[in-house]
Amino acid sequence: MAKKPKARAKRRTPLSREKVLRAAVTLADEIGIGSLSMRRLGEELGVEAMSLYKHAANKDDILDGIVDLVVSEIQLPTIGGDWKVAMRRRATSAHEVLLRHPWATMLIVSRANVGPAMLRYVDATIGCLREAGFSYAMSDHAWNAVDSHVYGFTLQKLNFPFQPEEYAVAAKAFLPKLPADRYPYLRGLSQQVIDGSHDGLHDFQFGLELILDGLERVLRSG
Amino acid sequence: MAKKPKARAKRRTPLSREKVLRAAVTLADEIGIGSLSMRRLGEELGVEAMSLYKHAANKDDILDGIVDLVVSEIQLPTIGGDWKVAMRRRATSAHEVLLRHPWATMLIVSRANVGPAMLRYVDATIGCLREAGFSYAMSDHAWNAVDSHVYGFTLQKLNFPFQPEEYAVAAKAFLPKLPADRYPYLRGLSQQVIDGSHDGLHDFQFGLELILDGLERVLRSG
DNA sequence: CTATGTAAGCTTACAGCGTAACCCTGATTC
DNA sequence: GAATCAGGGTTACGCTGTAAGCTTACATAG
Repeated sequence: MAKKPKARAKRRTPLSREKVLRAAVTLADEIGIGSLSMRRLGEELGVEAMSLYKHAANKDDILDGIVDLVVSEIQLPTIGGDWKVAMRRRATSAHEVLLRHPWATMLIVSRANVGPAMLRYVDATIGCLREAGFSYAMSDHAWNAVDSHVYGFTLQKLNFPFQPEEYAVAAKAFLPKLPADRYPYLRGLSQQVIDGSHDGLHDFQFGLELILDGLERVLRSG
Repeated sequence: MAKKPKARAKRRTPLSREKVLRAAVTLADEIGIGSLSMRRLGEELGVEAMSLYKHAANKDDILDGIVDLVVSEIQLPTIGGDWKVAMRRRATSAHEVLLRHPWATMLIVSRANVGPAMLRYVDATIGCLREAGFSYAMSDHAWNAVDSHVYGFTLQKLNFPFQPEEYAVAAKAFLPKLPADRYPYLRGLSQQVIDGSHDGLHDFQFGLELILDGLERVLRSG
């Protein structure tokens, strides 16, 4: 032991807001946003909780930051090409990204998001629709309709209490809670899931195409 | 003072789960779900926090309860009549109810809801679609698409950081944060809101009709 | 009438949360 | 060499949900 090793080696490269946010995303993916505390995040970074406040104003600031990080993963719609293809890709990409970070949708829809990635994301979306011939007002409505589907569908899927591969088993276990006189149709649906004539999978594309087709008709007739 | 008044009059009629839940809904409406603590709720009912645990298993149980109470306010779709009218009314009613209880949508989409009101609500919805000629699988997809819109739209609306009447003013204040070279389209949209050519209002009915029209086509062609 | 059991309240206590206020130390700059 | 300061750490406060145990009021039985 040449140089008496310090009991606690001093941090070689200091923390940064960037590192804190990246660690927060990873940790939230692993343990859930509900378990993400400042102390736990500090621990992950080999640092005390209060040290994080040197790099972020407070926890809300961190939440804003990780939301924007997640949004930056979404593929931007291309501007000037086929709007329908672009919007379909955008929505599908968003859905995939939000499934990768199951806590993110909740944060997005429960706070004002004006981070740079979010602004870019929205700007590109409006641009895509405008250049396709939609008015600003119509672009606004179209964008809102598509994103309602993205967020609403994703939340319902994430919230669904069973995994797809266990739907049939879960439906069977749930049947006793569905008396035929009170919930006849719910029971009928469950039966179909049990006997395999309906896989019970919710289809993101189904609702998305309804909306995109509708928008196309609006564009043509308007 | 005939009968020496007790310093703390004993509760004449005892609490009940029902009363606790109703008080919780009212209180959440008033102070927000984030400020709804067991202590605050107890205070509202003239009782210590721990006494609530005689009527509810824990806080999650209370949250489940108030979600189901809110859901019970939604108009059920009629079964056997015009499905499109029924589904439109159902969605509109749900949207209105969820706006009355701004905290509720978040709870609905973030937990498994299997309370009696929720089961009735879903059963009636599937029933409405089934009797209209949709298959069980298609009813499932249709219901899911409509509710994605209801939840997604409502959350986006509730989350929007400005009140409708201040859109124009807010857009003006926000313009400096939107450099024209980075966010040209977002800026263009804001301009239209400022000069009044677009009111900036998001229209629940717009997306809903896109979906319902699409479903009608699916029903006819299928 | 009193005795007893129970439902429904209260009290205390604990671990975990975000964060305000302050301290310490090593590196950089004049 | 002194001064500044960025980036760590420490302590403490008021809040949270809730476990454990205590108390009181009322219903019913004897």
